[in-house]
Amino acid sequence: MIAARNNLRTLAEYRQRRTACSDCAVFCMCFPDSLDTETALNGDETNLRQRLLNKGQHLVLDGQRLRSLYVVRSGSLKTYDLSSDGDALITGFYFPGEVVGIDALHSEKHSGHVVALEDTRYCDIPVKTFNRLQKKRGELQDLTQRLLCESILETRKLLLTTRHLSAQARLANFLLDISGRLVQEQDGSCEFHLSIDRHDIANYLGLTIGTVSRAFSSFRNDGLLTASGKNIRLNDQQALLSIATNIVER
Amino acid sequence: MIAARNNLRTLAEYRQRRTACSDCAVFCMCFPDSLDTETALNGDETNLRQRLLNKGQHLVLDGQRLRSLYVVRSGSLKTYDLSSDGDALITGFYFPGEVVGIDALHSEKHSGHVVALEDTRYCDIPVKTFNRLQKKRGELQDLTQRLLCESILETRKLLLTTRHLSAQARLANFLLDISGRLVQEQDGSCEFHLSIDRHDIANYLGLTIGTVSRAFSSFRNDGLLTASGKNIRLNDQQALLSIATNIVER
DNA sequence: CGGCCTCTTGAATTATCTCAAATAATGTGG
DNA sequence: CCACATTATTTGAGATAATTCAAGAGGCCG
Repeated sequence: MIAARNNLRTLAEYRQRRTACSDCAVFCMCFPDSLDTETALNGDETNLRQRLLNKGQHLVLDGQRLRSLYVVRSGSLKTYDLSSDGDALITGFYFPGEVVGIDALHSEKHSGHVVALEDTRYCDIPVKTFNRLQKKRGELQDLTQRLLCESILETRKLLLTTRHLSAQARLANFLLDISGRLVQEQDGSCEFHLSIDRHDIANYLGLTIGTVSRAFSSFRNDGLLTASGKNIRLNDQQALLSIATNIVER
Repeated sequence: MIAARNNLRTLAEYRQRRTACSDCAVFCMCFPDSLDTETALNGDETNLRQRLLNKGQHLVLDGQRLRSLYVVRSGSLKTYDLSSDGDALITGFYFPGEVVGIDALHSEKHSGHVVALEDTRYCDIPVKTFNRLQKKRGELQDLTQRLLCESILETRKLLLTTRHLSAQARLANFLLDISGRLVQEQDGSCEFHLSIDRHDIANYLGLTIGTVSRAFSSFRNDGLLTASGKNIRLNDQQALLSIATNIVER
């Protein structure tokens, strides 16, 4: 049996699992020869095909041919497009356990640049291997389809929120989303290191850096969070959630 | 050979083809027994499994189990979610040739309501048939993957524009998008019937009805389009395009 | 023809932006 | 490890785009 299929039912679920290969969404790819045996698990944690990317280095350039899928092991990435004016438009972030490139599976071309926000380790899964195994194993095809479907729903949700939410609501959504992806246990308060700077948050949310900073200050004044630079602690996720879902009817 | 695979390379391409079953993206589904013969083409235009939906009737309710995929033949649909406050949030529109439900293939549950904007004909493709054939035929799996990948890219593009564009730019994008999906020949000017009312346009673009109306008036004053109610003629698509891509750096 | 609904337009209000300055954090070379 | 340079963030005040609310115009249907 394939670990990924058994252990993980939702994106959120596998995001909370990290370091162990056996918990990786595409575990079966890294152990292609052990697919039918239990011995695969013995290879766990061996960091096959693992690579390092320094802060600021690009993993992928826009339009580049899809050679491999990438799974973040530690650190973080951002994806962005360049507008006709040369401005960066950030399309998303990747954290440990998340897969870069599935949306390029059909066109076999990456859309958008991918760059490291900090020193980042990742696994490299040749797309040839992936496709070869996809043909052989229906379970993997299910997995791909799931990742694609869930990616659509996620993007659509983000779209909804950015279109209809105020600056504070957007930031609240953003913080809850990121914290959910970075922090394992979700109890009352949570603390994490935010590798994304204010400028990128603003870009991602369709706001300006000033507005983002003001929203942070407002949350801070209300005691909802503690934010000194990149260290964030959410003190009252419940309150943030109620701000986050306060949709403006239009 | 499967028609869909041979005839259609991109979403935009199959959108421009409509009425003929042989040009449908999922043609092979409607002729499951004829897959391997040329006789399938003889069944063309026979409107197998075709249904009618009156204006205002729902095709799908949120959370409903995925029984069938639907392909619009004529008319139009909109999809929307309900916020916690009960406000509608429009997530998209479907026009002839477009497929409803692929994003629900994995979860087997529809996300969001789907309702007819006008009297609409559609084809009903039982998901069981679809899945059965997907197992048998690799080409269909490719097709599904393509539709999913392209849906991701489309949603992401929409996300980019709504986040960073002014009201006028959003409307220009919207009009060019819709016209591209509704009108076959794309030369200079084009004319079409817009089944979407101002309120829904505003909701979709994250604006208010007043702002949308003002943007229409502005375009009208500049001679870019002629819009009397639901009849739209784009007189200067080039100018609209330059407005549409005028991204605000943030 | 009148009533109803959609769309347009106007005037005042508000959220967010722009621009600029002050402060805090980070990195660098000695 | 410090002093400095650089960059990131916060904050303020005025400008602006979009909103709200309300009234008027246009179309559609019984």
